[in-house]
Amino acid sequence: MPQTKILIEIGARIKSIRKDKKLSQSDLANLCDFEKATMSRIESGQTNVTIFTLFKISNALNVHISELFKN
Amino acid sequence: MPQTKILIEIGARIKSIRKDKKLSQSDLANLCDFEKATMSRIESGQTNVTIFTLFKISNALNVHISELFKN
DNA sequence: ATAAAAGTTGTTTTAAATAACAATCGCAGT
DNA sequence: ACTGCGATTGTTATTTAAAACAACTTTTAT
Repeated sequence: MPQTKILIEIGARIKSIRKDKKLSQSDLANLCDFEKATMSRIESGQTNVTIFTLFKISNALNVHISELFKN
Repeated sequence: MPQTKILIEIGARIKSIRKDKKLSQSDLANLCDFEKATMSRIESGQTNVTIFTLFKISNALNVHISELFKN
């Protein structure tokens, strides 16, 4: 999986919202019920996440999933 | 993969936009460079699509990817 | 009614997402 | 220096998305 623009952007967006809510990657990963390692890879655009995973993240962050696609 | 609400909603949204643009599933699948069978499964919420796939679809439909998450 | 187009479903293969756990790096702050 | 926390990276196993092709059903139009 090559790092591509959109994945990097979404990762950055997640990170930004997470920081706003004063959560660590571990915190967010726990809320989503997966490993902090997975969250790290997502935020750095290393994985081509599925909708399901994004949905879990947006729920944990209390934002609508479409928020993850804005810059 | 269980059919879940969000996947069904996204599928319906894709279908709706596709229809507006007078495209068949085959047309859209060709634009996205994958099988019409895949498009059928996506529109019916049978697969937990990745961002990449959604991105290809939104490009083919000439809409921003966040459009696919609105109802 | 029949032919063509559109959509659905089945199967197999391959690539990659996700899970789980560990080890390491970077940088506070003490 | 050391300790702890946040983040990153590596590995292995399992699951599943995606690709490719075929067969079938449904719809549409003639």
